[in-house]
Amino acid sequence: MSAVTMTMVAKQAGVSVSTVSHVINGTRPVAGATKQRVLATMDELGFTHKPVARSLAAGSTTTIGLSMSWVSSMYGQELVAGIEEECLRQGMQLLLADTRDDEDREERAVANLLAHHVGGMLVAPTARWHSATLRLLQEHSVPYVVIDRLQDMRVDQVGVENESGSSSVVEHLLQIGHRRVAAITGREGLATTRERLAGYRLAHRRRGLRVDERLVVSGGSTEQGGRRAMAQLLASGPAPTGVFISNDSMSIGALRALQEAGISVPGQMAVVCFDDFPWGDVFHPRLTTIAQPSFAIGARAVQLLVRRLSDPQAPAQTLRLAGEVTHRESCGCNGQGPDLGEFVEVHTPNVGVRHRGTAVRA
Amino acid sequence: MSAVTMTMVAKQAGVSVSTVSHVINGTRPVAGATKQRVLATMDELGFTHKPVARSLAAGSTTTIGLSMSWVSSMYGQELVAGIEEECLRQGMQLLLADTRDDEDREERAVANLLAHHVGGMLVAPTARWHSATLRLLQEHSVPYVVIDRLQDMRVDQVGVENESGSSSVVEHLLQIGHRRVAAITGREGLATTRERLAGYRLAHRRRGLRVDERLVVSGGSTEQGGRRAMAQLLASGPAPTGVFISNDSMSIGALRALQEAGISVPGQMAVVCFDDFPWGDVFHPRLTTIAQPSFAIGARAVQLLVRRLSDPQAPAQTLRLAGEVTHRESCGCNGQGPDLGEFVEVHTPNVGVRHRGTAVRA
DNA sequence: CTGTTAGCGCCTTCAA
DNA sequence: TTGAAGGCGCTAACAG
Repeated sequence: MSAVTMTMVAKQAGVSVSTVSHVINGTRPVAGATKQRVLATMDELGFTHKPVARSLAAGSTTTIGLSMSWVSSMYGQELVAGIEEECLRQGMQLLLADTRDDEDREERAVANLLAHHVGGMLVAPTARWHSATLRLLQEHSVPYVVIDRLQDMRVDQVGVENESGSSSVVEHLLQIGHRRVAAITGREGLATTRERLAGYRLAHRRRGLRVDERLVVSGGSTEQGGRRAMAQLLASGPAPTGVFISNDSMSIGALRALQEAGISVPGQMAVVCFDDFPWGDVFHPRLTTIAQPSFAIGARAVQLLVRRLSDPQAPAQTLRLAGEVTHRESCGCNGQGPDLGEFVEVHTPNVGVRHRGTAVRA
Repeated sequence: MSAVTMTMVAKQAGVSVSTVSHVINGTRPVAGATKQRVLATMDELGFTHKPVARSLAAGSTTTIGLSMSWVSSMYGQELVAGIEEECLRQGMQLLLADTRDDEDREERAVANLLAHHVGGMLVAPTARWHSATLRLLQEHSVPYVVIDRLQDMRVDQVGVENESGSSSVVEHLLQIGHRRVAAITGREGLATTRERLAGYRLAHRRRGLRVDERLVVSGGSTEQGGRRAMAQLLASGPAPTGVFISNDSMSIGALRALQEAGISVPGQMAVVCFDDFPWGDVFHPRLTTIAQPSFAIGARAVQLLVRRLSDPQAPAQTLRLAGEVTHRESCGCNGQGPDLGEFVEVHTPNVGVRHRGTAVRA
C-alpha cells in the first residue's frame, strides 16, 4: 500500500492537513511540539510526498526535463552524468526523453516532458529544431536552456568552444608539415558544424595557407556519413595527408573507410578529431582529439536553469567551456610537435571534474 | 500560455467536461457531431492533455519508469533505445533515473519514479538491491520487470543467456589449444557474474579440463577492477595465455593493463569477452566478444510489463535471449577456429533488430 | 447519448 | 499558531 496521504497523517497526528502541508514545505511557522508530532507520524506511517499532486495544486515542480539525442553519441553519457549530479545537489528530479536527432521525435519528446509538468527544460536541439519545438517551449512559457548546439538567440545556453578547439588541432597538423589537411564536417545547420569548420579555416589562415575547398566534405554528423566522406576524399583527386573529423560518430565511420582502403593511421594518414572517446588510449589507432568537458557542460546547464527558475528576468547567458586537447598518436607527430596546450586554454570549471582516461601531452 | 484545460474546451464547445474527457479517452460512445465539435475546439484552442492530472484522478498512468545504471556501460544505450522504441509503439511514456550502480542512489531513484506515479517499473538492479528497493516496489504494489541481472524470484525478468554465451567463447580458446585461460569475473552477488563464471567452468568441463582457481580473479565489474585483476594475473605465478573477461568496462581496464605491461593481443595474450563494443571492428585489438541483444532485451522488457499491466495475475515469466558471438581477432585463432555459431544458437527475437557493425564470422 | 457530482492529494487564501 | 474551505485538471460513477 502506498496510499499514505497527508490527510491520513493529519488525522493520525490530530492536526489539520494544512498544518501537515506547512510542516513539509516549511511554508509557515509551526509550533515545535506540533511539528515534532507531525514529523513522527509521517515517519511512522511511512508517508511519501506525491509530486504530481503537488504540481497540480501548486502549478510548479522540482522536476526538469532533458531532451537530447544521447543514443547517437558517446559524448552524451558524461553529459547526462553531469546533469544528474547537479540535479541531485539542487534537489531536483530529472525526466529524460530521447530525440534520436530527429525533429519529429524531438517535438513529441518536448511535448511529453511539458505535459508531465516539468518546471524547466534542458534541450540539446536537433539540426532544424526551431520550427515547432521552440514554439512549444515558448507557448508553455517554460524556462529552458540550450545545450551543445548553441543558437543565435538570446537564450541561456552552454556549450564547448568549438572554434578554438578545432583550430588548435588542425594547426598542429599544419605545423608538423602537412599541407593537404582535409575536413569532414557535420550536419548542415548545426552551430557546431559551422564553428568547427571555422576553426579549421582559422588554422589555415594563421599559418598563411589557403584551404583547398575540395578537401572539405560533409559527413552529416553520422557514422555512415563519415565513412562516405572519407571514401570520397580517398577516391577523388589528390589525397590528403591528414584529416580533421568534426565529431565522434563520423570519426568511427572515417576510420572504417580508412581501414577498408588499407590505409594506416597515422602512417599514411594523420587523423585528429573533435570529441574524445573515454577508451581512447586503449585501442589503436590512439586518436588525438579535442575532449569536450561534457560533465561540466551538463552541470552548468542545470545551474543556468536553476538561476533562471529563481530569477525569470535575469539576462540570457551563453557559456562556452574550453575543450581539452588530448594528444595521442593519430596525428603522427611522434611527440615532436609543440605542446598543444599553448593554443588552447584548458580551464576546467569548478563543478565537479571527471576523470576521462589518461591524457598524454606531447 | 499553456493553460488550456478541458473545462475551457467544454465551455467553448458547449458540452460538459465529461463529454470532452470521453472524447479524448474513447471511454464511452459520443455522437459523431458532438465529437467533431469537441475535436475541432480542442484543436482550435490548442488543448494539451495533462497526464499528471489524469493520473491523480484516475490513479493510473501510461508512464513507466526505468531505473538502471547506464552511464557506466555502452550496453545501456542500445537497451534504452529498445525500451524507448517499444514504449513508443505501446503509447507509453518513459521516465528515466540513473543508479550509477549504487544501492542508495537506486533506492532514491526508485522512490522518485514511484512518487511520479509511474504505472510500472523497469529495473536493472544493482548488486545488493533487495533490501530497501524491492520493498519499495512491493509496498507500492507497482508492477515491475527486472532487466539484465536476473533474480532468483518469481518475477517477470529478461536478460541474456550468460552461461551458454561465455562457455562458447571460452571453449573456443580451449579448442585452439590454450591450456591456461584466465577469467576476470564481475562484481560478487550479481547473477550475471555467477552465470558467466559458470559458463567458463562449463567450457572446461566439456573439454575435460580442470580450472586452475588461481586464474579466476574478480574485477568487480569496473574498469579499474579489470585493470587490477589483469595486473594481478600477470604478476602472480604462471601467466595465462588467454583470458575471458566478463564485461565491457573490465575489458577496457584489462586491455589497459596489458598495454602497460607491453603485452600484445592476441600475440602474447588471447582475449575474449562478454559485451560487444559498437565500434569493435574499427579499433585494434579487434575483440572477439559476445554481443548482447540489448535492443531486443529492452523491447521485450516493455512487452512483459505491458502484459502484466493488463493482466496482473499472469504467471511470472523469465526471458533469456541468446547472445551473439562476434568473432574478430583478439582470440588469435586466425580464422582457423571452428565456426562459433555451432555452439551458440543465435536467435534474434522479432522485436526490431539493430545493426551493430560488421560481425566477422570465422 | 450526455450532464452532474464527487473526489484524486495537495497547496493556499481566508478566518479564527 | 492553527483550521476550514476552495480549487488545480481530470476521471468515474451515477443519473438522466
